[in-house]
Amino acid sequence: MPHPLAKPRGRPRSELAATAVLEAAYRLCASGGLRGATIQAICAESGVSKMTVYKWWDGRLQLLIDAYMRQATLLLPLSETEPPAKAIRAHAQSYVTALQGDLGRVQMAVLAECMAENGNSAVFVERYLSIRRKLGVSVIRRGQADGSILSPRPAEALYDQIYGTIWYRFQFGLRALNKAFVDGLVEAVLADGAEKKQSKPA
Amino acid sequence: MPHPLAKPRGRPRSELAATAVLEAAYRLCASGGLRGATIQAICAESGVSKMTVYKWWDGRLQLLIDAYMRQATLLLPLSETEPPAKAIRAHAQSYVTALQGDLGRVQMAVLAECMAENGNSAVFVERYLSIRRKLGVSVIRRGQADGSILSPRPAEALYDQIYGTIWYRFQFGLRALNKAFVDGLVEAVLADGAEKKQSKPA
DNA sequence: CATTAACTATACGCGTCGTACAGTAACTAT
DNA sequence: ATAGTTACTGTACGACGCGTATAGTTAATG
Repeated sequence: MPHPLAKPRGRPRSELAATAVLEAAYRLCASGGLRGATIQAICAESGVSKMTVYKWWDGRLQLLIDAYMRQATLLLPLSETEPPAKAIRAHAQSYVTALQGDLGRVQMAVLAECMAENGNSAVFVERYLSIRRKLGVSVIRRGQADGSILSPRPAEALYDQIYGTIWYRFQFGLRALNKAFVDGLVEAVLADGAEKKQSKPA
Repeated sequence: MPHPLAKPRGRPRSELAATAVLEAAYRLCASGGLRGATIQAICAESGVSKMTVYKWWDGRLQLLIDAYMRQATLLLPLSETEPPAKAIRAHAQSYVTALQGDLGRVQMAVLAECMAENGNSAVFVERYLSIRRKLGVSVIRRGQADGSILSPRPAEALYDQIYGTIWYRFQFGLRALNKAFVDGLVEAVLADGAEKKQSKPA
C-alpha cells in the first residue's frame, strides 16, 4: 500500500482534457441540444479521444450533469449572509435570467437525457438538485425563524412552490416568465396565510 | 372532386391497427420507459408493420403524445359543473394519484422524448397541455367570479402554482407528494392574499 | 375485373453507441 | 539509463435503432 501523500506512479491525469470535455459538452448542448451533443461530437469539439472520455465518465448522462453543475454553481450563488427573503428573491430572479440563456437549454438537455435513460430524474436530483434544495430550504427556514418570512407552512413546500412554478413555466415555455411574475410569486408564497390564524405550523 | 360524403375509394384505414399501436406504445412506455419503447418494439408488440406506423405518424414523438393523450383525457376529467374550487381540488388529487402509476411513467417518457428531440416541450404543450391549462384556468376564473376562490391573482398564476408544484415534485421524485400536501397546496394557493387585498367573506 | 389505397415483409444505408486493440506519451522507481 | 506504470490517441468493429425503399398482398369501390 502506497503512502497516502506519495505521488501516483504513472502519467498524471490531464485536468486540461477534463475541462475541455466539460466545456465542449456544455457548449454543444447550448447550441445544438441533445441531438448535437453526441459523444463523438464532444470528442471532436474538445480534441479528446473517445476512450479517454469513457475512462472518466460512465456515459453521456454523468458527463452532462457534471458539465451543467460546473456552470450552475458558478452562475447562481445563493447568499447565506443576506436577509433570507431578499436572498431568495435575488436567487429566483437570477435563476430565471439564466434559464433564458444557455443554462436553460443545457438543463433541458440534461434532464431529457436523465429521464430518457432512467425513466426518472433521480440521478440529477442526487448529484445536483437535492444539494441546492437543501440550501434554499435552510435559508427559508431561517427567514421563518427571524420573522422576515411570514408563512408558517413547511419550508420545503414554499421552496417547491417557488422553484417548481418557475421550472414549470420554463419547461413548458409558458411565456409570462418575467421579473414581475417572479416577484409576485415569491412575495405571495412567502407571505401566504400569514394573516390567517394558522392551525398547522411548520 | 368526389362528393364530401362519398365513401373513399380504396381499402379503408384500420382503426384496429391504430389503437393497437397506441396501446402498445403506452404499455411499453409504462413498463420499459423510453428505452423499451422503440418503434420496432411497438411494431412487434402491436403486430402492425413499421411502414404503417410511419404512414400515420411522423415519428416516435407524435406517436407517444397521442398514446399519452388517449389515456390522460380518459382518466382525468375536469368537471365544469361542480363548484370550481371543489373541481380543481378533485382534479389535482386524481392527477397525483395517476402520476404514481403508469400515467406518470408515460408522461415522463413522452416529455423526455420531446425535450430530447426539440430542445423544448413546445409540441407537447401545443398538442396537449395548453388545452388542459385553458380549461383549468377558466374553471379557476369562474371560481374567482363567484367568490368561492378568494385569491385576486391571475388565474394562470394560480393554475401554474398548483400544477407546476405538483409536476415539480413528481418529476424530481421529491417524496412528499400525497393527499395532505395537495390539499394544503390547493387551499393555500386559491386563498392566497385574500385577506390583504379584499374584504374577508365569511 | 380494373382501380385505388391501406397494409405486410424484407432489406438497406446511416449514425451512434460502447468496446477492443495497438501504439504513444508522461512520469516514477531503481 | 532503463524498466515499470498509467494516461492518452487513433482506428476499427459489432450491435442496434432509425427512417426509407421496394415489392407484393389485401380490402374496399366503380
